Amino acid sequence: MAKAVDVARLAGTSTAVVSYVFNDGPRPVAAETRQRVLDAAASLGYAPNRVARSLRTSRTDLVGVLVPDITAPYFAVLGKDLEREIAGLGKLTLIGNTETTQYREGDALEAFRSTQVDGIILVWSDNDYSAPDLGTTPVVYLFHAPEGFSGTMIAADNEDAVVTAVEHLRGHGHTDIRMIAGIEDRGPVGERVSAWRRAIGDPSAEPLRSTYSNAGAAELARELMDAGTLPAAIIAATDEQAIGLLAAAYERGVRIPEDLAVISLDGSPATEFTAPPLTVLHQPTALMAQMAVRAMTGAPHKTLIPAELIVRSSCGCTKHTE
Amino acid sequence: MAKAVDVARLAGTSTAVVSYVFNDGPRPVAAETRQRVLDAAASLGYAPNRVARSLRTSRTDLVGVLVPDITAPYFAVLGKDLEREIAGLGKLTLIGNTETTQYREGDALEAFRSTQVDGIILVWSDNDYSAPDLGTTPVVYLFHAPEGFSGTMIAADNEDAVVTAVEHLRGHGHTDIRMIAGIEDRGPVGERVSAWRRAIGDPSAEPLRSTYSNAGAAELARELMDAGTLPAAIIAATDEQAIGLLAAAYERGVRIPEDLAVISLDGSPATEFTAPPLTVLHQPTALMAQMAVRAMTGAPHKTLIPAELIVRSSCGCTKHTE
DNA sequence: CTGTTAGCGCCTTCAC
DNA sequence: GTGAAGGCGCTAACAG
Repeated sequence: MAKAVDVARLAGTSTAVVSYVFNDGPRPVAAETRQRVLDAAASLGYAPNRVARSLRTSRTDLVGVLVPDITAPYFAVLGKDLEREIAGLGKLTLIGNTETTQYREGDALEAFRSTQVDGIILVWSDNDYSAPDLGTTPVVYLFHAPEGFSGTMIAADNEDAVVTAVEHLRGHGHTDIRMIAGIEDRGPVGERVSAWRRAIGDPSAEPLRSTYSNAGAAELARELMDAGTLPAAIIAATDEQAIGLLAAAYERGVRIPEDLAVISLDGSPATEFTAPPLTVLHQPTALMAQMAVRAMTGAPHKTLIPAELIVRSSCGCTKHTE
Repeated sequence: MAKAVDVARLAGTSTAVVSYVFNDGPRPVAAETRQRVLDAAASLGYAPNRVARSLRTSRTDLVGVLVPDITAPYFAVLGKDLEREIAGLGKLTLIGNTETTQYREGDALEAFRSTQVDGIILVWSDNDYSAPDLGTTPVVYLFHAPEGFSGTMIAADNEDAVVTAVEHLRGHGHTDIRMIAGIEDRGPVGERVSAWRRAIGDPSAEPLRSTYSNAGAAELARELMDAGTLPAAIIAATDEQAIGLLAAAYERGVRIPEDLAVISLDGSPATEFTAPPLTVLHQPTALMAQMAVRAMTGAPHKTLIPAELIVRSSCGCTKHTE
């Protein structure tokens, strides 16, 4: 691989000038000299070695993104939005999936840190413990932050979203509005459970529980149907759970929304093409990603972004033709 | 951030020994000295600076992965499987989405190269042009490779998958078996179209066409239904298209599989929880990812992996209870 | 406007 | 078993 010194030799100049050309500064270069350098670089296939540059400038142009599971539709969209924003800054995205076993959260974070990434975005979900100390690396928590965290966090307004969902279902005449939560009340879903309890006015109400997967929610729904205890209205904490619920209902001939009304809380694009289409509280992932990336530089702050109610048919607003 | 020299000073030794300890070689270190180094490092929060290490060793422990769109369920699974394999090697994954506009394919590849990644995995789909010259960086094409490419490629056996799908639908008595392809016949989908033409014995058969998205296929399906030209059996080139098709059918009351039988060709996990569940030719993404990552080191080769028929109900094997 | 040169932090050869 | 020192390729003073 060609180096700056090779380009300099071929262009009949010095490595300093090569650097000035490729960095547009900090010193000016005569147009003609610049062209000679560019030509030499092109003919050698030269590109600056970013490792050497990073060692010198202590900037890597790398941003680490840690996600629970890129396979979940909501995180996939968020991940793509983040990558787009990061690329817009001329940086590259390092990605890690928290759930892969070889590679726990702490390890990934430690690896990001020793890689000297310019910043880290943590899409934090089911964890209430705080992240290891990352020293001076800028960190933004996206989606949720651990208790007592004092840095920057960008998240959806879970309280508001759940209240909107409960009220909407009440508008359809429902009085027994249940929620499918995760196995434990932690993270954003924990907040959603609390908000749900407040909204239905029963501080000790117990949510339905399943893993955050299509299969988990489908299994739960089958059990409820077998036991004859399927409620008439359910708010799903995640899109995967809502989709699993729909699949089980379809399988057993339970009609949505006639027999069971459903609202889902993340509202990723996949929820538009389910049968029937899901009414959701949509989180504006593009905006959240933009804010998170910008927030890596700048003063710590916490921002809650309201979710938007998107009315489709699973709630009862439109019955499908049968 | 603490440096090796700080650790050495605190441990009363030299930077060489610190290096020996953190790299387990190349020279032995007395147990007691090693412990002093480890203690010093821990108390300083020292981790080796991977940038400096990389400059010295010319290994970055970074692998670049380029994907068309991490948001598509198939690519999401593949991406996660790749990241797991790469992490298993102790390396980090750099990800790029081809479709983001700020950041075209060539740019991403160029950026990977100048970052000195240890290898690049290209999940190549709709492109028949060859990738820019990456010099000596090991490259593996996954899913598809450009014409005339002579390096390593790992892909699913598209020919075999389509033939299996056609035969399966024939077994259900279908004679007019159509395919939904992309807008143009390129990449893996182009291969699938050719295979479909051969399988149905009509070399000039024209496939149905839509973008690779839920919305595109749903729109196409609505047009066919409006025109009264919906066929009785469709093979979808991608899972997104199959899901869009199902959504449109549901919307109009077209019954699957009674009125329309569907088989999808990628078979990502999302296809298990549609209404009805999709019969698919499932591509073993975990295996493909494993082979791709291993193939970064080693001699060039081309491997075709057979897809597996997973029978669910959209093909007609099981009618759902209504 | 251009050239010379000192490090950035680490690994590793060579000497002890 | 341990230490001293050169150099990976680049950037940015500083000098001319």
